[in-house]
Amino acid sequence: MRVEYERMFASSPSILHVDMDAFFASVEQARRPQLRGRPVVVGGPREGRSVVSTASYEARACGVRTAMPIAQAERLCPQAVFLPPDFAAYSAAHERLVRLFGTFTDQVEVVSIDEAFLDVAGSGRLFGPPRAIACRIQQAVLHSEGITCSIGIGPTKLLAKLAASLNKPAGVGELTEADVHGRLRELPVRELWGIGPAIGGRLAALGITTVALLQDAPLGLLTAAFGPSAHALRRLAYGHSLSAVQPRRQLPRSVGSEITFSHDTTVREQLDATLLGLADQVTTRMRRQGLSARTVTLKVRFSTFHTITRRTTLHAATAGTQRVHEAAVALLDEVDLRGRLVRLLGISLGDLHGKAFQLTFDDGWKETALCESVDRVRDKYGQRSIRFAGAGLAPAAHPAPPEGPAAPLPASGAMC
DNA sequence: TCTGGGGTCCTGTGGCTC
DNA sequence: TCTGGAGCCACAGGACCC
Repeated sequence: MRVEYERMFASSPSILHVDMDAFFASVEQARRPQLRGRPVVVGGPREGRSVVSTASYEARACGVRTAMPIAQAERLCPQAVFLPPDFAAYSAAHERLVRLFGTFTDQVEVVSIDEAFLDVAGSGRLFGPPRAIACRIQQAVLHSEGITCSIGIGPTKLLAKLAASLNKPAGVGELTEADVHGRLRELPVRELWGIGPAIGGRLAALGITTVALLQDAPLGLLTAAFGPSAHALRRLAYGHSLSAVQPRRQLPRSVGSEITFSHDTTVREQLDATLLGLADQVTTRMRRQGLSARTVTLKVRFSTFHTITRRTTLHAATAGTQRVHEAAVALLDEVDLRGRLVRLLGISLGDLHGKAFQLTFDDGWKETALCESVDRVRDKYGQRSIRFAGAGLAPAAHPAPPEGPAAPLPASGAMC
């Protein structure tokens, strides 16, 4: 078995994983020098149900962690500076960083707003070996953005990512093929990318808590517990990633928006108004990206935290607010809400297409065009200059961002 | 005690067609 | 005409990531 997995490695480590350190908090500290060296927590408002998006390393020293309720973070670190997220600033920094990475190699796979894989196999002549390239990237990031990053080097994406996480913050580290039978074995299985609380718990129930135990576990035992996924687990244990570095794809898979109510509700009018606000929000983003969608997914989370999704496929792709809202309302009609408090509502649009597809095949293009006119008015006079009657998000954990949906108005049913 | 928001990917199931 | 299997697709939901 071991030989089988060893064959999967490339000849030499040429994959870099660049991971920005506490990205949101670092951006805030970079643009506000007075915050440098101080604990910074980026998250929702201090009242309500918000959680921590990112904590600076100074705040982490107090025990503050990502996804922790803000109230709890405040108790742990009352001296911290609490800031609302500024996604526009983070996105702008992200775009600049991606351009910077592109000066080292054209093989850049953006994983998220603060991470990317780079395959530098073809960059050696210009920039030197991978470790030298990693150091140059670190310096360039620090020089251009004033923030630090950690970089892992490996023969696979998984090993590169692990190497980065083992060398945070601001480090450069490498995991080689030899480490698969050495250092990697000592790590908890939960360190592996793709093993979260659920699978980690199931592995622990089998007595498998380390990578070594996962490597050595009888395949029959894993297959009995995980079915066909056993092979994928085994590959993870040997540091193998399923894919090579894949440069950025043209279209996202889905675009969505969701909101948690500040108080759970059963009021149908409030739910419908929230759906309209969400539909407005998500279709506005679609139109700005020149996209249209064919599937609409409604997400409902109840007060028990039980979450369901309902999906429908539209006759034709659209970026029109009214169509998406109607589809979402129809999906909500199918949900048995009797005696159940709703905590969260979300709308996600999938099966995305570019504008050309929409204009050619979508018989709802007129509505989309009308909505684009609304977008132009908003661009010129501000987001709240024109609104969907009846649209609005009920009081929620996070207030709508400046470019978000309009405040509630008396419902009239009229839309663009 | 309290668990956001925006995503991606995978699996299982059921309906439909050939 | 009936039946079973294969393949495809839509859908629901789980799990994971940052």
